This record gives sequence, C-alpha cells and structure tokens, in this order.
Amino acid sequence: MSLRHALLGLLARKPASGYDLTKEFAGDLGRYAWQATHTQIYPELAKLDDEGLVEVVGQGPRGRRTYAVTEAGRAELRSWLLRPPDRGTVRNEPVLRMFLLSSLDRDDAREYLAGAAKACQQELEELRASLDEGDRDRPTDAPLPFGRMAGEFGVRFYETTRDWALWALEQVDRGATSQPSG
Amino acid sequence: MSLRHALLGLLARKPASGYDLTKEFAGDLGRYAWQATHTQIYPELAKLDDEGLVEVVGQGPRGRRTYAVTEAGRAELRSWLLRPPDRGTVRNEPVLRMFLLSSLDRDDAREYLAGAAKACQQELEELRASLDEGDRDRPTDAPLPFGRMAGEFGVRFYETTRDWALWALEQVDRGATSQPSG
DNA sequence: CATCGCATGTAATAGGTTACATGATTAT
DNA sequence: ATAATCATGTAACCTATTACATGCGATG
Repeated sequence: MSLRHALLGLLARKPASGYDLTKEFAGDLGRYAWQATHTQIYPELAKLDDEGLVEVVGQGPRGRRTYAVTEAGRAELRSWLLRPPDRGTVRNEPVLRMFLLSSLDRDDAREYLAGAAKACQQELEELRASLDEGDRDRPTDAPLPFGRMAGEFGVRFYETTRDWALWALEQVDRGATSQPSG
Repeated sequence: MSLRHALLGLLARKPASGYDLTKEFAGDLGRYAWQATHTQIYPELAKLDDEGLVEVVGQGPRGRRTYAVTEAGRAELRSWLLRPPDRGTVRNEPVLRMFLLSSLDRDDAREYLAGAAKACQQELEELRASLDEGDRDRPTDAPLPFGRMAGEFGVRFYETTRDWALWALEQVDRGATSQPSG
C-alpha cells in the first residue's frame, strides 16, 4: 500500500492537515507519481493515527487538525524506502493506449500518434516554462524543493513519451510500405 | 475502466483464451503499461461477452474457450482510443519512492539513488539485449509486433529514470555542501 | 448577508489483490 | 504414477472513485 507511505513522506517533510496533503496530491505529485483525493486521505490519516505512525500536533479553525509523523512512522517510511527494489505497481493509461494502437487501423493509429506527440510537446513546454520561473526565484545552490523534483521527472517523462510516439509513428508508416495490400 | 479496453485491444489483434491473455499481462504489457491477473481477466471476459463486445469462437481441451472481439467491441475500442486525451490514471510506485526520498536523511537518500540508478542500468541492459535478439530474427522491414513496442518504451523509460536518479543524486549532494550543519 | 474557500467527513460502488479451489492433459 | 502445465473459477478483503453532505471563517 503506497498511499500511507506517500502520506508519511509528506508529513516527514513538515506537519500538515488532510486538507494541505490533498492539495499536494493535486499537483505534480499526483500528476506523475501517485493520485489520491481527500476521500482516501482522511480515512487513511485516521488509520495511521490509530496505529501510532502519525499524531495530531495542532488544531486550527474549522476543525483543522495538523498531523506530524511519529518516530514509529519515520521508521516505517525509511524501511519501506530502503526495502529491496521490488518492482511495484505500474498502471499508466496513456502508455496502455499507445500499446493498443497497434491493433487498430493504420490511418487511425497514425493520426493518434501524431496528435499524442504534439500534445506531449505542448505540455512539456508549459511545464518547462513554469519550472524555469520557479528556478529564477530560488538561489542557485539551495536544495531543491519536493515539487521541483516532481516537475523535473515530468519534463523528462514527456520528452521520452513524445519521442517514443514519433518513433512508433515511423514504425506504423514502415508497416504501410511493406504491406501495401492491408 | 482500462482493463476491458486492454482485453479488447489484445483480442483485436487475434482471438485468445483467458489463459493466453493472462500470459500477455505477465510480460512487457503488464510491466510497463497495465497489470492484471487471471482473477480479474476471467470475470471481465464474461462481462464483455454478456455485453456483446466479445464472443466465444472456439472451444478446446480442459474447458478452454477462445474469445474474439465483435464488431461492437471493435467500435468501442476505437472510440476509446480516439477519445480526447483525458489524462488518465497514473500510479507509479518507483517514481513515488523517488519523490519521497527528499524527505529522508541525506546519506540514506544518496545510497538509495545510487542503487536505483545502477539497478535501472542493469535492467536496461538485459532488456536491450533481449530486444536486439528478437530484432535479429525478424526481417528489417516487417511491422513491429505488439511486444516490441512495449519493450521499446521500457528501454526508454529505464534510461529516463536512471538519468533522473543521477540528477537527483547531484541535487542531494549539492544540498549537503550548501547546508553543512543539517 | 452572500459567496468563496477552508476543512472535514460518509456511503455506495467499482476496481484490484490474495487466498482458496478444482480438474484435465501432457510430459517424464 | 507423478509432476508440471493448462485452464478455469469463487470469495474475502483491500483500495480507489463518485456522489452526497455539513459547517466554519474570511472577504466583499
């Protein structure tokens, strides 16, 4: 179960409420690594509290509860992170779509791949611009914040996916010339 | 729901039994795009059959049933693939781990990142060798099979992840010099 | 005093995993 | 005979999504 470790990891950086954590998942974290919404997060925080892995360290207006990770929680997080690299769950819908394309009509596949490559390129440019902006406001030798690491992976992942789509497009076209009858 | 479309896509290439499909998910498809086991696949095939998206086209020993996609199923698959690029579910545990590293002790993070980069490199080399071998047995201008596309994405994904890990390692080290007290 | 954002939750349903279970055929 | 592989399934449990629901506090 990765959600609880994601929560422990976020709280290990600094105490936060379920609401704060929900916002983090709505950003780059949720976009490139792991999705979650408040309906999962609140019950999971309650469970972690029961198990003594997190604790309430402050209360605020509107019933706000600020959680922090406990020593036990920190130990659990560390042991999870340093466990041997069991290859975890991978479910990537965009990639699945690309796989399945090969089972379709050539013209449809070509159109889709070209569109996908273009869309990647566009998202890439937007993301890169937004990261560059953030970098400008930060001293060059400061340690990178959490979100910046996420964004960097996003950039590289888009580039990779785009290039793969272009490559796949070539393969489809090559199939078209070698099998002119189908 | 992506599983049903994965099944339709596989069957659109050629008719197969639940058992055959299970084996496909155990390979590169399940490794880079979408995981599934027989306990999900058999019930889903039954549902697709009820809905008229697939049909039984043959029986074999031990109760083996070979399914094929129907015209309705093919239409559903096509419409799913060509639907506007709603950014789908992303849950990638290895990437999540890397994100959370920044919340840990510097020495642990450094060790993990170096290990992860090395492991990526190793998997990459194995995969690349296996793909090269397959390529040798195939005519140069033949259309690439399904699994080959998957493998290619795997190679590129490993390269990207490895390079990102090395970059992240540099960031961690940079943090160490700029904040010698922590 | 209306509206927006903060902040929390529950319930129903859908999707996915693990454990359990059975039996036929083929290879040794 | 025995074991391995083929081939199917069910049940219990866990994880995730969608829809519904409530109320406080700040801003205009």
